[in-house]
Amino acid sequence: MITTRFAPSPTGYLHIGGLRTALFSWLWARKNGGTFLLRIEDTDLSRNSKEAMEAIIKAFGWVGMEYDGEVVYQSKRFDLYQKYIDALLESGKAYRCYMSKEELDSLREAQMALKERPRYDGRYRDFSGAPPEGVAPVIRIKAPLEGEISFVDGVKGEISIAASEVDDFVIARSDGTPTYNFVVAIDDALMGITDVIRGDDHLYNTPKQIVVYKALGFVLPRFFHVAMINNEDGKKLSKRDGATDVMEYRNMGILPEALLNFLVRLGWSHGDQEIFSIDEMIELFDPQTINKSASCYNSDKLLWLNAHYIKQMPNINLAKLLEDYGVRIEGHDKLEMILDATKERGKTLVQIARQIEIILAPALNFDEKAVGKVFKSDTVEILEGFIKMLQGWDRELHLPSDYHAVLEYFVSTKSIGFGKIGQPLRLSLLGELSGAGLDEIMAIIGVDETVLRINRAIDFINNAK
RNA sequence: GGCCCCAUCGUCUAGCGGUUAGGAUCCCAGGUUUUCAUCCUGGUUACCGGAGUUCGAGUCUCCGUGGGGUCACCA
Repeated sequence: MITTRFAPSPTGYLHIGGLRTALFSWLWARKNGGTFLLRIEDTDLSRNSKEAMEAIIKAFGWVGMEYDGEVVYQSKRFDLYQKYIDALLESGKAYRCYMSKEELDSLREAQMALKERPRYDGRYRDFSGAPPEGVAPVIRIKAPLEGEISFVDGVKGEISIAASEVDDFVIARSDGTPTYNFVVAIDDALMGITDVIRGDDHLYNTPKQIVVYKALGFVLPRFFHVAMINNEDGKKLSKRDGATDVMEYRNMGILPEALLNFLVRLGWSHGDQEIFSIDEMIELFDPQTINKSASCYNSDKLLWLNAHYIKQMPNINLAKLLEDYGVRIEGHDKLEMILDATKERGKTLVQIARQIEIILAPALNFDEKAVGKVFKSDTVEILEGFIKMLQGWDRELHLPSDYHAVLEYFVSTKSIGFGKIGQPLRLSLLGELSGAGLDEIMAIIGVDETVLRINRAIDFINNAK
């Protein structure tokens, strides 16, 4: 039985690094028919943000990663932690330290001046005298004095850190609230977490947590420390890289399946496979095969994946999603035609939405550069001729192929090249020179609208003279 | 600075002692397309450096270099 968890602190929005470790944890649990839990690490009451917490849960909802059971809030479990603190105090595995903040600071400064590693010197470890007046003590846990703390990391291999590197760290602040490394170990143990998958910025916390596990007699979980995701320049991700908030990807018109596919391939692979459905990820993912080294965020690849998922998405689903981007075509009788004509022409939903907009609503003006290039002296005559042919057409005009026949017949009877009519017609219909195929556009908007738009262009040309 | 981790095309990666070092993305060229895009074909680009082990090293060992993480009464 596998139980994993994602344990963010509610100090900011969910970013892609967090989403990836969450994804890895979620996949591993799902693959094994196990459990995936969500825990909010909010022991530092002064740094919590309710908005950030809700944003995290919202982001989970958007990408479709459902967690099991109720969200665990550490801030609601202080009584529980207190019991363990008391027990540790009782058994002598933890002790009260009466050193003031000022004393600690000066100790640190002195150590830094000697180029030593700043660390607590253990002065109250075996203290039995009368405690100094007026100092609210912190509780420290007894870490081993010698030897090594080692563990096998599923990603990095065997990790070994000298005990001298781990000091007697604080497990409860002077106000009584417990600290991170203490509660993480307790909660992971109590929640039955078997596999801890997290960022490798936590690698150094692991020995501390192991001290807690050992003191409390808990069984160690398996640890997997995943290397960081850097920005496109290979530097640490920061707010300035934009789009660090997962929900920002939705605003950009990124599909959750594309984002997840992108993230799963950052640090993990399965041979040469690039495209993974959620089911395939679940089937194939294994944290043992996660890469050791850090990777860089690459927007080209994300966009390529996004284009792929847009292209292969059923039109009905696509239409529904497009609503969030200002396009309402659900129930439109030409829905299939509209999407077939546009879904391959954009890398994001925002771009697809724009493609559709310029077809459905006539452009307000004509692209200036295009006008100079395409609207020539004989254009009006040609466009008028085309209107005539369109209106005099005696067969059905529904499908793109119907319009294609008109266009073909037109150029052959007028003995002109497609170029003579193609570009001017496109500019007349869309106001610009790129976009969906002419046949499709006309089939979507119909004869009347087509004629209307061409006439508008003719007026424009005449007025410009 | 101490400790720990990492190192294959620009980027994501395959490789698990013997390969013309593979795929994807990006970029370039050609084809398809009345435009743009899609799609198809082809191409450029990589084992950080130095020792060692070995018949043979991208793969194993050591050193160096570079990058990252961490050293709180934050998480």
